[in-house]
Amino acid sequence: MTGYSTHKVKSAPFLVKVTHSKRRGHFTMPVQHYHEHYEIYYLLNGERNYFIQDRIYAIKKGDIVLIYKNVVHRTIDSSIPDHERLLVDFTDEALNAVSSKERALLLQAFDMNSPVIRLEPYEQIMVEHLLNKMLQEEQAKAPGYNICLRAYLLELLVLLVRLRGQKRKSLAETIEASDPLHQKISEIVQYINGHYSQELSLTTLSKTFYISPYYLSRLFKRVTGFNFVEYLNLIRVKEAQKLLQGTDMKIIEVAQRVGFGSVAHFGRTFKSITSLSPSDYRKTFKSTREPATEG
DNA sequence: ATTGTACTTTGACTTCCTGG
DNA sequence: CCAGGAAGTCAAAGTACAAT
Repeated sequence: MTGYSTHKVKSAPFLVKVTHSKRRGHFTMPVQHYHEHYEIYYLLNGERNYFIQDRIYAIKKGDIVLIYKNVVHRTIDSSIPDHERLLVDFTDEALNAVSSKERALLLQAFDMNSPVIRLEPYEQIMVEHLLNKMLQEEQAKAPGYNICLRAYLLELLVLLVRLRGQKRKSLAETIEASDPLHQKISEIVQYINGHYSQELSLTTLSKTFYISPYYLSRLFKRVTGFNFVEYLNLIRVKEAQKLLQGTDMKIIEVAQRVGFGSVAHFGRTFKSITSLSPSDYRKTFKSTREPATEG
């Protein structure tokens, strides 16, 4: 299985969505690894390793993980396979009711440098209470449930911002897996994130990091959940999406800029990840956007 | 824990072709 | 001219298994 080959990556039709899932046995997300919406992940039971951006976090029961939009992430099995989690996904539009100043405050709950908040038991109770209310609304779908969900979301974000404020020290170091292998891969991922526009191969990487290419290949997969090429393509396509949105660069220029030597191959890879060709992607983005009057 | 072998699968890139 | 699909080739990556 190749992970993401055929799934659709359409723009999210929801504002706020709550999902609960309980997994038995080993499991890794069969879903998109980055997306336009924000994600709040709360682990009710079990343990998971969570790859976010360029680090691996050992997530325990009662941890809350906040994924900013378009950040690459993936959960990976840890030694304990069973787990239970709650997921809150929401889009920028879900925060339309508040002013931009308030929005900025709410989004302080998301911190790229420490995406994980380890909650004290009494904090867990508060958060779980709120999340359960959200889940009930989501499931019952009584009239106005969407309004409730948005209201609860605001409450949740305020709560998280306050909790973050109280926790003065960044807990990233303690939550980050102390496994030296993880640190090694983390370094390598950071290297890839910074050098994706150049030619990168398993062999060149293995030379810069003094590790055999065979071992690197297997280690990378085990730790991040991604194959090397799979990850590299993901990063390149993600960057290409930015360029297609934000610039008028020609497709061929975009391809070269993000590290693809051939446009044809770029197009194919882009489509396999986003389900749209680069030009279609640019078109849908431009038509989705309000015909800007502000300049 | 780390590397290598041997094998299969996938990727990278070409070339040629279609259509706007 | 530009975007992109199809098919083919060779190289690289991925992996089950073995060895150190």
